Amino acid sequence: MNTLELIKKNLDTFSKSERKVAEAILASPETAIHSSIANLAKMAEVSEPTVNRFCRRLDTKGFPDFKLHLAQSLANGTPYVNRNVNEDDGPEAYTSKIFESTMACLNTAKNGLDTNLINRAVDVLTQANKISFFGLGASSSVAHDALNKFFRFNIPVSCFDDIVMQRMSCINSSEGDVIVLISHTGRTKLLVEVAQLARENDAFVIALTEANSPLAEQSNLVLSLGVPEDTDVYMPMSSRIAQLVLIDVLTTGFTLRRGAKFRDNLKKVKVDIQDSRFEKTNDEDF
Amino acid sequence: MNTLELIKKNLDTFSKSERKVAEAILASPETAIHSSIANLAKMAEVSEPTVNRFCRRLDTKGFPDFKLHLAQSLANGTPYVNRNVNEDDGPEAYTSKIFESTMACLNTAKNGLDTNLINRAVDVLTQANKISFFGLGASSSVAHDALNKFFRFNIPVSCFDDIVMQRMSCINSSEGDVIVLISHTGRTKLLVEVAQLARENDAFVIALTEANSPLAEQSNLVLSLGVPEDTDVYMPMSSRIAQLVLIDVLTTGFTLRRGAKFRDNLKKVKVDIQDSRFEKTNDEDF
DNA sequence: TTCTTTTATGTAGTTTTATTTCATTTTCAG
DNA sequence: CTGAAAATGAAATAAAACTACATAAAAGAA
Repeated sequence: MNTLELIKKNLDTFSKSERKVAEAILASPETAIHSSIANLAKMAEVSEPTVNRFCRRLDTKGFPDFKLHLAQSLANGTPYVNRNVNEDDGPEAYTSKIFESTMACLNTAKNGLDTNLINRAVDVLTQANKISFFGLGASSSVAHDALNKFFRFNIPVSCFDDIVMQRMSCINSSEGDVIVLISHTGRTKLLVEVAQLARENDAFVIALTEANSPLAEQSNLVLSLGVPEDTDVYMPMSSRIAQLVLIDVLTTGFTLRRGAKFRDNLKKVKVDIQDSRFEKTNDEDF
Repeated sequence: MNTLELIKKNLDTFSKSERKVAEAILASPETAIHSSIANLAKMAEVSEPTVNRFCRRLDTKGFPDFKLHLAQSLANGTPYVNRNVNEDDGPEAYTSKIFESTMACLNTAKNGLDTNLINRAVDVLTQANKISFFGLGASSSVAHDALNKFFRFNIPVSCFDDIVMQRMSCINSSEGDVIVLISHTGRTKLLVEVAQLARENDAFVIALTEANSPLAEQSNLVLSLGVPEDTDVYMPMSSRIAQLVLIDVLTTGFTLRRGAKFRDNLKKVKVDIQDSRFEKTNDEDF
């Protein structure tokens, strides 16, 4: 956990002198990491061993080790000990908080991913006759994004955010078809039914969803992000960002698997797009 | 700049022994920050003063200071000095790289944002009679995402990824209407024309795009992300993630601005959604 | 090449910094 | 109060980092 938060949280478990140290650090963490133990002791008006004991109480090896931890937690850009947005946050505050919590969320997602499963998903996708991406509501923009990416591979790919179209598409599917279902919770009834329908028609179902959810149980392969519930009360945020990055990962895996010759095709698409642009550009929106 | 990258970049400016130090650090940065200067010297098979000189060459005060810098750059999540995906990366490698570069990109975006402009954008949005989100190609999923969020506010909001619909919508717009245009490069000709059309019809144009681009020049307010060009050769990735987070920021600003009573409405929408779910859920996909 | 100059590197000693030990003070239950 | 336990700091010790200087290697000039 973030060292700065940890100190703040444990303020009342410290002894009198140790609290002085804690307060000196909280007052100016940047100074703390650039001070020697003697210096910090003087600032906190305690003795050096007290500072040392303080460091150990926080599960570090000693003062230098503590400084390292503290430096990392400062770098991690969490000046906001509480990352949730408050009623009275200004633009500066809520902007930082949202960016930071999104980054934290991606980090969690990264650590929670099973790369073996990703590899298998890439296997399945590269061998598919047809790929479909389905999502409902907020997840539909993730599905669209996936469509936009896989579309460039010049393989049969589709995307529906209409439940009826999704069902029809499933009914028409057959072995060799891959259906990617996107749902943060994995509990949307309609989408679980789509998964069942797809499997009844021999399609392979990959789910980007929560592990152990009803949708996960109906799927052949589950890529779960292990992302904590969205902290924001009102709508899904970070979790969907993580899904999008996962799509990027799958796309990249797909590209790599297909090899060099295949990648030339992508460049052609890109060059063509540039004609619709104003001068100077290597990038694209399409 | 990131210390790890800095080391890699300056590899050839170092002397022979100093390069040994650099390589020892790059080989295992985590070990490096937990070693004493003597230890690291041994690992790199050089003398202690050489390590010290190496540190100073990187503009640090000495070894402990260098460790601090290194620790911070590790915390920032960049074990992969080279963040670009290679031909021969395995799933483990490319997954990490993509997540990490996305996080790095968000960090850059965060630092480059002008919160005053965000605040103004929120102003404009809260006072709008009608809000439209337009994007083409890959940016259209960002627009959809925005629609999905603002839709909950129970205000007139629309989203088109069809250029004809976009133009028609602009022609029908009038003062008090806000049109949000999304384009990473800001150089897509058709979208620049849409911006012109919108302004001719007295709409207020907010652009999520690159500063100083043709689109930026045609807009009333530009939110530029200052995100580096996408490193991936084939398609836009991180930049669009940053745009999505920016949408989250605008949504949050909007919610906060509207005040507490307004937020009750959001909860109602959420509770209603839950009926379409399998038990246990506080989250949502819709 | 060979000698000179410059630069790079390491050894050993010095200084700074951190840690341990132990004596003193404080706290608090009985 | 009193005495055990905990907290604190002074001083000594140990560890780490740095400096000065000597030597070795490399580069350049004759």
